[in-house]
Amino acid sequence: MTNNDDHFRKVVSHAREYGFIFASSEIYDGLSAVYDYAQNGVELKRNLREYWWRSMVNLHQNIVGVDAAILMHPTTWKASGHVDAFNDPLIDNKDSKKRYRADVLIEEHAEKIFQKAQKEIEKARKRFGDAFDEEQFVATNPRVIRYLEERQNILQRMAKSLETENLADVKALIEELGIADPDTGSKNWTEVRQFNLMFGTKLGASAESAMDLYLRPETAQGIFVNFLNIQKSGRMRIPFGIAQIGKAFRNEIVARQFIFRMREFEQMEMQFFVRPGEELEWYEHWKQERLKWHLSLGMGAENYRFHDHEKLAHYANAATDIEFNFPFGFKELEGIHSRTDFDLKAHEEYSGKKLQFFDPELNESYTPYVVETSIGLDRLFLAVISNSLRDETLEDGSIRTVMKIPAILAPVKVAVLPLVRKDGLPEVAKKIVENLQWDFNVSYDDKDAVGRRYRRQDAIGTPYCITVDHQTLEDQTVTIRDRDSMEQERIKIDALDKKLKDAFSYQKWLSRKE
RNA sequence: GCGGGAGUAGCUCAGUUGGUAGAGCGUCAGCCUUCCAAGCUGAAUGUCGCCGGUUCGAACCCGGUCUCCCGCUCCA
Repeated sequence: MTNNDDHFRKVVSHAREYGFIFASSEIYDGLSAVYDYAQNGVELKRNLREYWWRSMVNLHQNIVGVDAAILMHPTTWKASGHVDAFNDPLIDNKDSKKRYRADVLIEEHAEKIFQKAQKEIEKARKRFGDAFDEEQFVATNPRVIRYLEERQNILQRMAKSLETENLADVKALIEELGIADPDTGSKNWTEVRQFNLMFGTKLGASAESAMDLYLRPETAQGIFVNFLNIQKSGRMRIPFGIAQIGKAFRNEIVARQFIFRMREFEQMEMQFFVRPGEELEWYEHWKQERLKWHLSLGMGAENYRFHDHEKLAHYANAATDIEFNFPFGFKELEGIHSRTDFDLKAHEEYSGKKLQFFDPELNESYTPYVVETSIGLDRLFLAVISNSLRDETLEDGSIRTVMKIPAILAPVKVAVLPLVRKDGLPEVAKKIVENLQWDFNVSYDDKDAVGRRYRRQDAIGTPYCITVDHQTLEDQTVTIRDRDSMEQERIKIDALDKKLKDAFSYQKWLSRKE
C-alpha cells in the first residue's frame, strides 16, 4: 500500500512538474478539487476525447453527437430526480467524529420500532397457532397499535420537517428519540445541515426576477431532453445512440484523490435508445464493446474488471462499472447502465410532451429504453498517466523516468533534435519540423546533450525522437528513436511521414484487440 | 464539517539558544560537442502561506486565519 501511495504521489507531482495538471487558481492557494490542464495535459485530454469520439460516433452509423448546454431548465432536475436525490441532511457526532445522514438515522430508528411490532405479531402467531388472524391482531392489540403509530408519527414528522427545510426540528427529533451514534452510542450531535450536491446559480440580473438554476450534475439529461429533436431531424431509427462530451458539476462534500473526484469534471457518454424488452441484450453488447475499447489502448487487461451492481439505482434494471486498477486500488472508470424508460417517461410527465418513437416495423409507438455508457474523462486521464509513469532501471544502473503513454494519446508525437547546434544540423531539423507539423504535434529542441533531450521527451511520453546528425547531410537519413525500447533506426527523411502516419493511425489502434 | 499532519526558490529539503535566508537538482544565457539526464562559465528566482502580537530585532516564540494532504461521513 505504501508503494502505491508513493507511486500516486509521484504521479501527482510529475503531472505538475511537467505541465500536465495544476491546481486551479494556484496563485491564490488553489481551489479545492478543481484543476487546470496545462500544455501537455490539454493535449492528452484532447486526444482522449478524439479517441472516444471516433470510436463512438464516426464508427457507428447509428450514433450521432450533441453538445448540450450546461445550464438547463430547472424542471429538468426535478424530473431526473436530482433535486431530491442530491439533497442530503447530514449530522455529525461530536464524540465519534462520524457523519451520518440524519434522515437515515431516523429511518433506522423507526425501523427498529417496526421490528418491535413484528416481534409482538410473531409471538401472538406462535401462541394462537392456526387460529391466528393477523389483520385483526394488528388492528386491536394495543402494543402493536402503539408501535405502528409511533413509527408513523416519526416518519411523518421527519418528512414534513425535511420538506419545509426545518432542520432544527430534524435535530430535535433525533434528540427526542434519543438516537445514539450506532458505532459508539454517543448522543452528542451537531446541528443538522443540508448539503446540496448541485451547484446553484441564477438566471436574470435582478434578485427578485431571477430564476434559480443548477449547473448540470450529469450530462445525460441534455441528451434525453433532445431525444425527439435529434431523432426527428436526424431521421434516426431505433436502435440509435446520442453521444456527448461535456462538463458536469458536483458540489462534493469531500472531493479528494487528485483528479479522481473533482467538483468540475468532464463526462463522455452515450445514451443508446432501444426497443423495450431488448435493453438487456444491448446492455451486454455495450459492456463488451466498451471493454474492448479500453483494451485497445494496451494498458493491460489485468488492470480492468467489471463490477456488477447488486443494489440498483431507482432508474436502472442492470448496471455495471468498468473498474481500473488505479494506484489507490480498483475504482470506477466507466459506468454502463440499463436505465429503462425512467428518464424519458419522467420528462414526458413533467413537460407534458410525448417522447416516443413510432416503430414502423412493429407499427406502434413506445417510449424507448435506454442503455447508457458513461466514462469520466478525467478519470481516464488519471488512469493513463498513472499507468504510464515508470521509473526504469537501465543496464548501467541509472534510472530513467518515462511515461509510456499509448502513442496515439501522447501529447507530443515526435521531437526533432539536431545532434549538435552547428554545422547546419539545426537548419535541417527545423525543415523536418516544418514538414511534419501539419499532421503531428512536433517539438524541436537543441539545448543540452542529446541524451538529456531524450530523457526530457521520455518524461512527457513522446513516442519518437528524430535525430539529425552529420550523416544526414550526406545521405538524407535520420535516426528515429523509440521511446519504449530506446532503440534507434536509421531511415530516409522522405520515409518519416509514412512511418509516423502508420504509428499514429486511428484505424490501427481502434481495431486492436489488446 | 470534525480529527490529525504540513506550508521556506519550479522540485527535494537545510536553516544552530530569535540577529531580516541557503544547498542540490531544475531553469535561462554563453562556451564545448560527445547518441541516452553526471563537462565549463555565468545568471535569474523567495515580502519563509496570510494577518496580528511579544521583542531593539521574528522563517524561528504566541494568537488568529487560509490552503493543501490523510482519515471519517457522502458518492447515479
